[in-house]
Amino acid sequence: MTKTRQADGLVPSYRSPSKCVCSNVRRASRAITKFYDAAMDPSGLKITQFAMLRNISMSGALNASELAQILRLDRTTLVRNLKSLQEQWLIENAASEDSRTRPLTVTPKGKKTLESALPYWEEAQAAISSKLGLENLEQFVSLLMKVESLTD
Amino acid sequence: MTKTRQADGLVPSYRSPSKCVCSNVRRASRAITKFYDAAMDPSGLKITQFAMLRNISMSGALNASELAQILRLDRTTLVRNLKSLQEQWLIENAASEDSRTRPLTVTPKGKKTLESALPYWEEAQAAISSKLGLENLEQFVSLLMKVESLTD
DNA sequence: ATATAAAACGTGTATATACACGCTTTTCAT
DNA sequence: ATGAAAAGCGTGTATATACACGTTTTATAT
Repeated sequence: MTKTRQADGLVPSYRSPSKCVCSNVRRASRAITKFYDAAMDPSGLKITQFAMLRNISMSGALNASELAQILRLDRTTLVRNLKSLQEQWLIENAASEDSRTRPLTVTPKGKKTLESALPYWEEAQAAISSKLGLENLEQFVSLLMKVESLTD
Repeated sequence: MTKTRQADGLVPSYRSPSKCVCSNVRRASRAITKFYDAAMDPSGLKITQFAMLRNISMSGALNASELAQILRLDRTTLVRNLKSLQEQWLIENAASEDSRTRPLTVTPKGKKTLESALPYWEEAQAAISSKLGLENLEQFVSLLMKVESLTD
């Protein structure tokens, strides 16, 4: 008997993982986010910031509603997540004819940051790919998309 | 030409989804959380609260560190997430010989709430299962666990 | 021409997540 | 016996997420 407190029960950490699909996805999300954030750390960007910056850059200009649609994020969530990028002057607002919209563009500093971050992201991607194997990875992404389509 | 603003580009919502595995997992996590939360709504519990309550109940008593380990959540995150359960008097602190620890137990009200929530959770589980098919579901969960083991 | 609808935006509030830090209590080595 | 290490706990701060609500501006129907 080494542990008295749990002598007649299971040691919690040895418990079988939950069968709840949602909890499993959320756990995986926490883990993979941590992994990517650590990989991206030298760039000064979190993976969420990288994703926003990358999409704005690829599109040239996007307003918040459009970006939210692309990322499948609630618009109001996005508005707040953009704040950190704005405070660092990685993005800014462009002029617009329709004064309801505020098209976002990437600043020169933002472009530079994005480019410097790319290798770290690719490294993380490669690590996942090699961990799962290409076939598993494709299957995985395909299943994630099916899950995602639950709320359509 | 029906849309002038995006005439020379892609309509954002038609863009192919990101190849970033992390972003894909996070998107799926948002979607499935929304789905489960909606399913559980009649019970008054969110899926995260249900998970905490269920684990405490199954173990009889757990302190925060143990529960965090089971859920693979940062301990300090858990401490804060527990607050809502405590405020609703669904859980409470039990006595302990070691005064460092504060073992959590489920109150009678908590038990009742948990029981009433179970069918809604099962409904959500069944929906996912039928959406993916049993074989895909097993594969999916297995891949999620591989991803989760990234940060070990 | 104007009233109504639709589109875009931001804020208040609540929950979820993790890291850095510091406090208290027990354990352990000498 | 006592001082250091380890275990457990909570808070400050920052980020991520969504819903309800209200505002402003453009589009539309009559």
